[in-house]
Amino acid sequence: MNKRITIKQIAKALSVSISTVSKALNDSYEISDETKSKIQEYAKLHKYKPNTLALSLQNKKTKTIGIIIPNILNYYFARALRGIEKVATEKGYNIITCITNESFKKEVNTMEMLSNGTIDGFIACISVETLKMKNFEHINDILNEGTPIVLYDRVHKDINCDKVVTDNIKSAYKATRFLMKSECKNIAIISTSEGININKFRVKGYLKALTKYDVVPNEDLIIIQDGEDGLTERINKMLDSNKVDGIFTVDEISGAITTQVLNKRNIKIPDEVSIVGFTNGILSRYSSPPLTSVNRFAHTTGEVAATRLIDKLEGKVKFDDIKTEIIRTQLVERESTKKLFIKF
Amino acid sequence: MNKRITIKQIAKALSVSISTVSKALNDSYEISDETKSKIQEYAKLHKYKPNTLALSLQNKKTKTIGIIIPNILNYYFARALRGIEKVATEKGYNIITCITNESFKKEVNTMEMLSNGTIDGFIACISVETLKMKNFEHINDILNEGTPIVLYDRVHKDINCDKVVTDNIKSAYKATRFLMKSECKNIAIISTSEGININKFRVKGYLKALTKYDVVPNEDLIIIQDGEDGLTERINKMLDSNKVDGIFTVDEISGAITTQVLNKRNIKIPDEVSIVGFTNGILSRYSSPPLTSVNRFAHTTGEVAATRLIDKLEGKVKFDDIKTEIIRTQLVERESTKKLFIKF
DNA sequence: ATGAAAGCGCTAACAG
DNA sequence: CTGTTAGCGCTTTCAT
Repeated sequence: MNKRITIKQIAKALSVSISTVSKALNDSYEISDETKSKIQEYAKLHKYKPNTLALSLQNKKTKTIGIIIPNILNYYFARALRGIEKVATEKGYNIITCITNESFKKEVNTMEMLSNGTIDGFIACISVETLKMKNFEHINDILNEGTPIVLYDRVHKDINCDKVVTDNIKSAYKATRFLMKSECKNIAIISTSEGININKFRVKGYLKALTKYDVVPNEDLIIIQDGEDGLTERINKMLDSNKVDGIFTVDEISGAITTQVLNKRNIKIPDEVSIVGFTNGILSRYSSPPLTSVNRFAHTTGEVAATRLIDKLEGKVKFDDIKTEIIRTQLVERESTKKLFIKF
Repeated sequence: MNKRITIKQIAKALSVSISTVSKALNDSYEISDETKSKIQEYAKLHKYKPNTLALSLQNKKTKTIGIIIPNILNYYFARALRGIEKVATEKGYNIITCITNESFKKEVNTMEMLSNGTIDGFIACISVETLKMKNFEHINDILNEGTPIVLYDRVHKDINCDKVVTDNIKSAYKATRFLMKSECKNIAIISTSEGININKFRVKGYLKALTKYDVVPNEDLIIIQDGEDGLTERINKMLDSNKVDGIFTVDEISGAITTQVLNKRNIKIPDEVSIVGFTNGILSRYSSPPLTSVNRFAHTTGEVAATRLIDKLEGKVKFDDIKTEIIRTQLVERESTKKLFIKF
């Protein structure tokens, strides 16, 4: 077992001083070519690698950023992570990813843990529990210490920092309008995970579209619940006693479940009922039929967040310069809605 | 902005020595209750938190483990990560997750980077590229330095370390046999991502089952290709010119695409064609119809890997004590196969 | 009970 | 050109 070698050992082995070794390895002009190459060769031979910890302790910079993800099984977050990861790597930053599983306690613990020298800044998405409790002290504390944070997707006005979000109201509005334009008269909306304001915004957008086109919202067509348990039954029940020819689902899982229900009932999609989903992921792409869906550009969200954070870390943007960036969405037409010939 | 406070500053503020503060904060018996509480109160008031870096540098232990994931969009890996994360958290370890995007270079870079003091050990899944190149020097180097690694899912015999794997041959064998028992006579197999040995093993299991039951493999029913491009066409073509009543797909995406093709052709699943998938994830669960699938217990895989690594880090298991753990699979029956009345 | 000093691995200012 | 020294934040002997 060849334990990792240190600068000190190299110095001893070659009978030079520690600082000479340090300088030689950093290719300093102060060191003679001869000693330099002697040291560098020895280092290479023994696979010397500098200790990251010691470096970070010295520079007060770790070149790593902490990523807080509520739920990695969520395809949107996984894609956002990729975007973050891409930019971080490009700019020479490491990322340390933590999953909170939507738990407040876990979120507080990990963020406190990491903000003690381990990371230079955070890219975080607040957990549902935190959002419900409206307790953001841990975040504000970290901000106060001068550690920059960029919040993405789920945000709150009580936190004053950079944010990267989706325009939920507008996107939901456009999705609903699309259903109306494709001649749906009775449009239902389905939303799991109540309690997060982004879902409320999506319902708002739906209602706004209806109102705008003089359709009176029908309460029986609005299914909002926490979690997916029993969703199948509720959809079936709704379908049993209501005329429905369009369904807007506020998240991917709802979309998939809705599709399953319709298929099971042998209802033709989109001939009899159209579906528009939200957050275009694998489920939308690979369902039968593939779902028309509001694409959220998760990857871009991640990229923008990472770019912003790194700019701040590197002083390109001042700490107090706070900005909220809105990432546009785009409706991806697939086979769960009727083809529209008039674009609008 | 309240910059983070250090032990030194506390010492100065209270006119005591640095070591007194250190001891007081660690609740040492050497310090009088009076000074202790004085210091502790001051620390709390100023939200003192020890610098993790300095601690790690001192102890030569970071209490964090590096996780290498080839592709986070893969549901299996995401679930495994959860399992790892759970155990790590329970045992007081942090994880730092890195995504290689199936790239050899990225894998080498991140692993070298992290193994310089940042992490105590790795839980890694080798990238496809690395596997194809069969270059495992970076892994063996790290192992050589005394840093423990647990490999999961994708492994190779040239690497001598702890491993946690699926029994691919046996699982594929059982899946194929299941199709035969449900009266399928012409069973096709579909596999994307050629080149990884685990997929080869799955094909092997399929062939083994056929042979065992005296079915001569039909080359026209074996679709193996790299990536999913054009898969739809190949499946259609196969269906055009062959009688097929059962399909075993070696991964989730293939399963989803196959389902789409059959649905599109209005082929009744499972009445006309049965499907069994591999790696039971959201796609299998939420497709129409839901797919019978070989469930891989990704979460368990992660848990086992993490437990093993931590045991090693904490000296409960010797470094040279190498073990390969095989995680069983389980066929989950859903609606893409006919109900079997005789269990076997 | 408290403090001085060395050291973890490294860099950097300053001397020589 | 090379070496000495101090210091990053903390722990841990060893004195006092």
